[in-house]
Amino acid sequence: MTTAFRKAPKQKRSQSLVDDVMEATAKLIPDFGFDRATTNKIAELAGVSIGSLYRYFPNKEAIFISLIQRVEENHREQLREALHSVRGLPPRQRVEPVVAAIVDLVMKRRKLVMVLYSHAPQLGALEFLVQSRQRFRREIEIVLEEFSSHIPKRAPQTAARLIVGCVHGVLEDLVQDDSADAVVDTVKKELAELFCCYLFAE
Amino acid sequence: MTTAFRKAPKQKRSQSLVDDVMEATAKLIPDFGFDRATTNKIAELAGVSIGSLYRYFPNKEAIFISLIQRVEENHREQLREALHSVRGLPPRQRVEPVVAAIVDLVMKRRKLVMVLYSHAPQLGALEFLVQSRQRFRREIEIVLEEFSSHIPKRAPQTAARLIVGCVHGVLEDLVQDDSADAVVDTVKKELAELFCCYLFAE
Amino acid sequence: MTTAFRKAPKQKRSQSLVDDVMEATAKLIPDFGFDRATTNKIAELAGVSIGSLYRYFPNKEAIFISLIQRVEENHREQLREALHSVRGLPPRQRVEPVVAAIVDLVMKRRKLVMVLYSHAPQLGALEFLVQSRQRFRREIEIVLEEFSSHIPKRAPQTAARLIVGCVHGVLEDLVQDDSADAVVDTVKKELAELFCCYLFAE
Amino acid sequence: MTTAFRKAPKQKRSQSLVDDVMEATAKLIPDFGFDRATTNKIAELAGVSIGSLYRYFPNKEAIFISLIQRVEENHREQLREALHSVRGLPPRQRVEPVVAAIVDLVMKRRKLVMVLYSHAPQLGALEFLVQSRQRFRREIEIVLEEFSSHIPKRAPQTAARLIVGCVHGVLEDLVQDDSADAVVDTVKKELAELFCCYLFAE
DNA sequence: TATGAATGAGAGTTCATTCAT
DNA sequence: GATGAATGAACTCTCATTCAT
Repeated sequence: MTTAFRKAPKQKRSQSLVDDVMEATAKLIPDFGFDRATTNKIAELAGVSIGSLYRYFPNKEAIFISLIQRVEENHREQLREALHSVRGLPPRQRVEPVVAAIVDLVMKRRKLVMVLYSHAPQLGALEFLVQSRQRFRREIEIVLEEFSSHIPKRAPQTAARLIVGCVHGVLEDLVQDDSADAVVDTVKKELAELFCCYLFAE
Repeated sequence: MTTAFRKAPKQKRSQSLVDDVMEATAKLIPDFGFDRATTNKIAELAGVSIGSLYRYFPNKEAIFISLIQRVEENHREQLREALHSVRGLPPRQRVEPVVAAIVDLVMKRRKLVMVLYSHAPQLGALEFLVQSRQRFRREIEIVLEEFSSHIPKRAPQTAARLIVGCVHGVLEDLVQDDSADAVVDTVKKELAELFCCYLFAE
Repeated sequence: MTTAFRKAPKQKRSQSLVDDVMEATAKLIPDFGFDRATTNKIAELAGVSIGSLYRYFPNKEAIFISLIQRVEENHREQLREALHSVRGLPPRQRVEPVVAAIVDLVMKRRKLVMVLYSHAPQLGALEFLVQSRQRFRREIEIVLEEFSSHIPKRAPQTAARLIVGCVHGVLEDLVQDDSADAVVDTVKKELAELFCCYLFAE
Repeated sequence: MTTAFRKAPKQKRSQSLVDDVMEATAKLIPDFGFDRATTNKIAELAGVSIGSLYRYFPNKEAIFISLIQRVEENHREQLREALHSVRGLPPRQRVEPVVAAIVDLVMKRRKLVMVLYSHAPQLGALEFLVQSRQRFRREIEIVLEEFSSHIPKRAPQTAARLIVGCVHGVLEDLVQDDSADAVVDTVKKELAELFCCYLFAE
């Protein structure tokens, strides 16, 4: 069962169909989970006939995998933007804005991400996800390497792994608790503090 | 939809049936997920007839919820043991063994836990999970309070949340990567270092 | 599949078991219907173990058929009593008390009777039911024959059939409507009037 | 649990599917009863896939309820036709043709109707049935009121109730006996005679 | 003899996928 | 190309019946 698109969605119409289907899927999954987000519900919410949906996706898994790709790509892009926007600040002051940016982007659709991740192994999408995470970590690594003179005690690879993992884990907690915004803010700052202590420790 | 047992499993036979069903479910979920771990597969793997399964569980959800309860309880208990076993060590030296213990217990069945967590909201088990996590954090908080003189800069509540969240998140990464044991060991130590830097920072 | 008792219920204990089972069945059927009145519910309500139930009834149908027999026998007996109690009255005045007696006995458990009747065909109990009805009509016929000089225009057989049928049909209506007692009383009297007009017409 | 159609069966194809399902159900119920007339049997006999059946009926009950509605509507319509066709005849001569018409229409599917009625209470269709019966009686009442000068002694409402009830009850007997046509004919005439005696008594 | 835990065939229902229109 | 009615395998769950204790 191939995961690739049946048709390269080059035309405008097709691309918008693909977008609509993905958007509908992203809306349905947090409430219904993967299995209860039926292809018919997806097609209906996307304003597309079920027949058309199957013209562009070979099966349900393919929709799901495309969605993972899209979300991960988007996350990486937003991380790059955050890193870019702190250029010019001294190293220690860069930590908090970047952490805040990651927190915000993950918080926005944590439920969706959780479902995607927890279903990935059953769908042969795990390898892709792992690669995607590696690319995400790599963005952090690059920055850490750049400042290696300020962070002499930490291996960039391990540090990047810890930072990404910690942010995700703490956010998972926050999302599941449905924590108040005040708590989210506190945690944001404290996470930044945590990383500063770790990275810039003498 | 009730979560309670249909029959209090008091006799030995029944208790072993309940255990077998839960064990079978725990085995199936990582590979199949919640929806594809069918009641018939569970019953078969448990060596029990489907009718017997339904004598002790009112529906599929109930199996799932019982499993969450059991896993969470077990995790908390193991945490308590780890904390107990480091009594006598100076504060800084307590961190690594405890972190290692948590890493080990979570690593053992992270896939299962991920599926359980990601399905909890659809099953009304979220509240229970949140409470369970709070109790888990509370165990850490108690220790942090005990040593508040050594950790003057950190609020125990926030610190406990960060520690638990970070451990979970980092482990999620490790499990999904299917990382080598060497990496796991490195990460264990580095996580301990991370927490030490944070907690005992001057 | 035999309908007969597995064991002739001669001993006191057995007889009471059979009675209890039948009573429980009669209680359950109006609310649950035949199929949803499960053997386990019956056994429980009868205060009997399911194993014991199956010692005295070969299967579920047998319980049902025994119940029909019992109800029909009881109806016939009550009709005989009603007919006996009006001995001595002039013919025309006998009609109303007898009609009232039939109305009362049927009204008391019409739901049960409806379910029994509507399931009889599927259970091979139809023949028995027909015979039972014939015996019921026969009781009426005998009286009509006795007074044939007062009822010259009517064939006792046909008249008996009409009377029994009309009473049953009118009552079915009343039961289904859940009619007020006042309506029931009016109908009782009017039915008697109907039969008088018919039987004693010149 | 809704009774409505899932989809308004507007197209020809769908309407015929609905018709086929209903017809199949009507055929199965007399022999199997409600519970043993399984949805799969119904679909098979209707020449329809089980999935298609569930496209137009939300559940098994809905099929049943639709069938009741259809049968009752049809009965009322046939009664109206019978009443219409005797216009012009003198009152006394109208009774027999109308009675004969009712007897015929009920005889044709009495078993079906019995099962429907006996299951109605469990399905929340009782209210509908009662209303339907009331409308049926109302048709008779209207005629009785029209001829109130010829029927001075009888209240139209009560008389209508008696007539409908008697016809139903007598027919129930006939159906269960599986009576010969000769008996049916005799009873038809005698019922008409019964009603004449009652209505036109001086 | 009495019990009730265990069985498993079979019920109602859903939903990914196809294909005639 | 687009549609959505149709399909049927597979799911969850029930309950008549048995048989080891």
